[in-house]
Amino acid sequence: MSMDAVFKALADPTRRRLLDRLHARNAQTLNELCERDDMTRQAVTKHLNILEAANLIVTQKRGREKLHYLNPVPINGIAERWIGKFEQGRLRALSELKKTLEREGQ
Amino acid sequence: MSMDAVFKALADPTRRRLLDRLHARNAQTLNELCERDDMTRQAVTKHLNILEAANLIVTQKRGREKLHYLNPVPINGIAERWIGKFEQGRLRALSELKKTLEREGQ
DNA sequence: TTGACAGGCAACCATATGGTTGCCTATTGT
DNA sequence: ACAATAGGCAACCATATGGTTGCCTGTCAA
Repeated sequence: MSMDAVFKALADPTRRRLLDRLHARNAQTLNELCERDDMTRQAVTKHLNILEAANLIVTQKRGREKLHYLNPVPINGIAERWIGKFEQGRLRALSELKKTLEREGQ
Repeated sequence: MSMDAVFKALADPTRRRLLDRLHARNAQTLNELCERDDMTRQAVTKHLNILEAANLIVTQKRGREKLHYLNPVPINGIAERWIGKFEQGRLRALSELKKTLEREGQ
């Protein structure tokens, strides 16, 4: 559950699209997730493995199919443990930045 | 201000550390940001350029020095426009996931 | 004014990454 | 039974990435 794995997983637009699709409809199979993607099934598998390693999705075997579920917990962790830290002082930092730049700009 | 650039910039732990350091103390020069890092100055420059391209930092030349400022806006944008979407249904999705897995598990 | 200091720029290098093709296994439905 | 379907695994390839070294430019201070 390393935070680095989550950030790395989120860095790729294809993987974010996969998360978006699972967010729109959960419990999709690999082949379903391949549709309307001009990639090979194997490429999608690799992305899904990375997402699973980052704990962003969870899978469940169902006969010969493999169902994929979105796991929102690590994203929540990022928002709380890392982004929140920067958001906190957002307005204060912004006005401070503006003031500083104006002052230094003279 | 592409979201992809922000995610890619955040993917590297060195760059996140740089943001952390600017968060701890704003307006640092390149050389200050190089201290206590076993990297060359040029490597740090590359990281800072990537952060600046993603609009995560803003710079200001001051004589022969270049000051770096943290810009929290894009992180806020991510939190609001992307992470929020997943956080919203967090608890609902979690319980739903648990139920589904229990049901399917039989 | 000139040496030291802060930083920029470019070439280069090793490895990581995202994709492919080819083939194998397991489950399903007729 | 067996063809079709769902997916796994491994080798391979091109490019992206993160780092280095070497050298150049601009600013400051003695």
